Amino acid sequence: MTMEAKLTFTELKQLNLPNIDKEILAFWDAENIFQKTILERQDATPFIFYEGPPSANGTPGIHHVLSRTLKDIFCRFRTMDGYLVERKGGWDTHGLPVELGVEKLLGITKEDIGKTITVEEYNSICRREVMKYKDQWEEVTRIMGYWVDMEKPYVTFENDYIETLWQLLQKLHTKGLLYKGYTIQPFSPAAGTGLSSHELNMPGAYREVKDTTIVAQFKATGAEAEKLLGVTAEREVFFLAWTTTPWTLPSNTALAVGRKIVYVQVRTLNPYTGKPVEVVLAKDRLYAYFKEEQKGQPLEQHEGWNKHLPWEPVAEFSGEALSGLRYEQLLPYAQPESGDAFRVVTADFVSTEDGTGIVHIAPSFGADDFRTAQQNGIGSLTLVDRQGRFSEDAGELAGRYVKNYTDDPEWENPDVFIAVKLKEENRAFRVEKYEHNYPHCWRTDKPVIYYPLDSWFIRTTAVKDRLLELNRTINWKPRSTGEGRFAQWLENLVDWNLSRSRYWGTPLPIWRTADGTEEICIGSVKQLTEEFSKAKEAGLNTDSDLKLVNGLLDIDLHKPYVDRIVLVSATGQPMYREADLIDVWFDSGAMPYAQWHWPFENEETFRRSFPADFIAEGVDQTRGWFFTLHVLGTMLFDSVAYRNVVSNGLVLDKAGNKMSKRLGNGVDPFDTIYKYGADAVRWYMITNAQPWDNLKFDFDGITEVQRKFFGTLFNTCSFFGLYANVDAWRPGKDNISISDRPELDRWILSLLHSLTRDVRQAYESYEPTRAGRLIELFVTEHLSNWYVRLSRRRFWKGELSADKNAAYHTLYTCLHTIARLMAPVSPFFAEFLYRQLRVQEFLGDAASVHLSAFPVADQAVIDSDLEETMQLAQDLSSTILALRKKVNIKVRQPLRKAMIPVLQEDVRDKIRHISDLVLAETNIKELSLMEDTAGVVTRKVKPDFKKLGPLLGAHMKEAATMLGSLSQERIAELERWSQITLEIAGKEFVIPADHVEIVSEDIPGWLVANAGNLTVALDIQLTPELVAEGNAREFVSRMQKLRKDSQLEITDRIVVEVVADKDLWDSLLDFKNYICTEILADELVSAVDNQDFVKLEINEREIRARVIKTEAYGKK
RNA sequence: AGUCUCGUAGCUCAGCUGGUUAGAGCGCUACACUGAUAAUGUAGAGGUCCCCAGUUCAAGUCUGGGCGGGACUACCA
Repeated sequence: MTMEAKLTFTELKQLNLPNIDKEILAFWDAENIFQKTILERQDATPFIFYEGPPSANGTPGIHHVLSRTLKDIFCRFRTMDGYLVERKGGWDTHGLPVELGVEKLLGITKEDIGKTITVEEYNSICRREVMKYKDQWEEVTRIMGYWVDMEKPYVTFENDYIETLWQLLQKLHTKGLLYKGYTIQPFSPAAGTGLSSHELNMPGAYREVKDTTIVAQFKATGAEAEKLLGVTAEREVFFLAWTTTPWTLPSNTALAVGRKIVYVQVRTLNPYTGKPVEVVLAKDRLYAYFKEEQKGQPLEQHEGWNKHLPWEPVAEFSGEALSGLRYEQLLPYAQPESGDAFRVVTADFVSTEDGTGIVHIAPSFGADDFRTAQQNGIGSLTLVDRQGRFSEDAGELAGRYVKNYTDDPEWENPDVFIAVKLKEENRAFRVEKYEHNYPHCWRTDKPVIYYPLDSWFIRTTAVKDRLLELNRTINWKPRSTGEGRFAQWLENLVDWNLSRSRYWGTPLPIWRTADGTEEICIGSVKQLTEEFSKAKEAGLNTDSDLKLVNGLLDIDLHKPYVDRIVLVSATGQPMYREADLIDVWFDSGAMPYAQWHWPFENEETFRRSFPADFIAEGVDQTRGWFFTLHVLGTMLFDSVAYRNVVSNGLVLDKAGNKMSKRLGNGVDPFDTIYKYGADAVRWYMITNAQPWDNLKFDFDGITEVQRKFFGTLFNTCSFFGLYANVDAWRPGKDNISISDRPELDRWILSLLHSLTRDVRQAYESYEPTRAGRLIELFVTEHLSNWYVRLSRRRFWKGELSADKNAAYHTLYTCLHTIARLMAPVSPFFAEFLYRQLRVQEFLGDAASVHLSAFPVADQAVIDSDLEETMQLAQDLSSTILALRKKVNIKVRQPLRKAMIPVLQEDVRDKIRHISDLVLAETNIKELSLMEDTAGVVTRKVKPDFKKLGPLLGAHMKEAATMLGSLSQERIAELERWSQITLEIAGKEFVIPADHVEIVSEDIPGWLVANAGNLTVALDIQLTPELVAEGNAREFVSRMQKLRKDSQLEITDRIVVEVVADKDLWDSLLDFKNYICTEILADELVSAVDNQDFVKLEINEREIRARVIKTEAYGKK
């Protein structure tokens, strides 16, 4: 395939989508079409797209085809619509999966790194391995027709990329948004190390243990407690909270309740001291502590009172109401340094399944606790050290191990000590042993505790409001992901933990002195060089083999190289790099800047391409890429990073299960595309389900798309080409203005322009499914099944008349427009179709559909009246065909007449317009419209509920019944006066005629069916003339088949010889002209039987005939 | 456990701001068509619109509560 246009429309044999793919790919390659779409639009308004980088560490799956199709669709659409759409590709290259892959490859574990293998070697293997499947990715990109620039992609491990990341981190550091803090992580005091969640999930990590649990009493205080709970000096009210880790109680700084949980205040006795107390707990948990029989019993120490406490309810509150109340610190050994502690807060993880429905919060020793405290501005206490001992400031507990980490036989459980102490102080409501699952360290077998560990954070909470605000300006597809999932996530934002204790990733560019008092955040290689030199002068880095090239350090910005550099602080102290790497999500979230190595290069380009107009990825990126892009855009530029975002759902297998390697139900994208063709796969994925709904991937669905949509379109196109070649018709020649074309043409063009309008609108609002389905409906239903079918004879009958020319122009326009409308979704077939239509006289057109302009609807061509009228024609035809079917009269047998009672003049008018079409389609001689139907037709009144609703209100039901059973006389009355009065429930209601519909229901004595509101009656009387004509038509049909079987060209002229009985022969003679025209016969002759004759049957009568080419006949 | 999402015919999906008779394609059955023909058309069968309650003259559609599938996040006193 070349740029040259053809002389004629290529004849099409059979649809083969994979072959079309190959042909088109070769064409695109040869002519650099992708590059041209960009080069030709250098001065156009840019439409900015960001490619979310895939990791070439894994192989591409079918779900990648979905998300990339989505990206491709909108980029192609905008390109065709005249924008400059550059698409820089990228590779995500850091992170844990790469490391795990390498470890598997080498058969090593994390422990070996630095021992059996150097970090240097390890990282160099990571660098090599991460691009392992690059070829596959490039291939899938190519064959699926995803246009993205793979020549100059950004790669996250490159020095330039990392340098930008450092620059951005430095900016955040300067703004005070990057800080060192801690997170709560599983920690093994016995081993002195943090554990990963992976290690916690190892079998055997969770074990059943028996612990002392305490329901502690937290004493409510403060003005609000006085008001709500009635607290006074004499009247003590306590919040009850349960814990399985009493050793965390000294570090308690808050209590959490559930917002929607109902709480009760109960008056009772403390079971250990016997003192009257009032306690607050969840209503659902009441009977875990109190017995119904003791309700209202006097508060005295009767027999067994401490097993069955007397109690009475005092009040009820929602968790919401309790929120904000204060309480007295339970074990006041130390005070938190910051924050407003000892308050009741709400948290969504609070349940009433066990405990009291009030959760004791020790922010240092629980991840949920920590997050809750952070969200509520509550400080923390960490009264346990890294060895698992109570710290100095834990008063009488100081120095005691919280668990028996040293295997000391003398060890006494501090939980018990605390329980006894609280009992004595009237602060324990229940103490008991409790068996539960608790995680243990897989190396030491000792209980794990959750403990705050050092980490570097980005202070995202500082810009939370702005993040939410800017998010509201982003157009999310679907909306719910943005307003729901994403906004929700932002609402509950905690600071972004950047630290990762790994090897292969972007190093944190922070150097610190040993005591942590001085630090520097490096923002460029240049700065690093300067600081390095400075330190060297100060006598550090002396044994470094680093060299300067062009005045800059020649260094790979990865571990272990950067770790070898020591810097010097202002006070002359050595500074060492903080050991952490940063979260890989920072890598990808920074791509708007780092892909251009900004601000070191490409200032212009960067400014022009930020923020993005459009991005798309799977919903699983909501908290990943979508989030990090948004955070960095907001923090660095106070701007959104993207204006429109489409998040697609998953691709599941046929049965709705997630695809996984383990189940082996994954779909190979290569096989699939090779077998079905890229477009069928793309079209199927886009039109079968909205991209944000999950897709149940079924090959039968692709086959259906191939047949139903592409097959039909292909047939239509080949039909067109066949006849256009016969008539040597060319586009652009002898154009006929639309108003001069027949009704049918104006109708399909009207639909075409409506379609153009709707499809454009769908693409503009990021609704590809809608666009695709609309195109499909148009092609299969309207264009093929109605326009082409009804126009067929216009194409093959006679010379190139004005009518025929109009038909060519119309069909050509439709196909040419369809090619462009479908191009974003199915770039290959669209190109094929477009090129198929591109013949020599039409060189004004662009060489590729992707270089052509996306169609614009012409409002003037849209005639909604005509569209409705044609709908009527379709309804009428199908009703008449249904009637024929009912009495078994085949369509080839002409019938005399159909009758339609119509009262409204405008409907009559519409029917008159299309009566020819209906008659031809249904093979009927006459369509008679009855105006005066009284007496002939039984009619019925149908209420228009929408209009009657406001008028009748509650009387609707009665009115509907009354209207439905009106007599024929009253209906006539209603017609005459244009209104009718009904008496309902003693009141009179005047119903205007336009509030109801009068429909004819039946015509007694006729064969009748209803089409919507119309009734059609069919005259099924067969006269001898009609039968004769039926015979003639049957004969034509047989002859056509015979022509075809004799392998005649469609233009060959023939002579037909027939042997038939007299009656039948007379039938044929009566219609001789008709027959000859239809079958291109010059002569129809009665002949004597001969063995060449073919035996045929016409309406159960035998006939013999043969066809001979006219020229051959003469020679005989 | 929380958040989001989906639940309509055997299967895949439409069904807008509530309007009484819920649609399409595939599949199935029957028939027709035969110069687009390894196409095509027509008809038929097939539904508790996941369940319960509420709002309303009227609910597949709105509200509340469940149930089930999926995703994400979190692992708990």
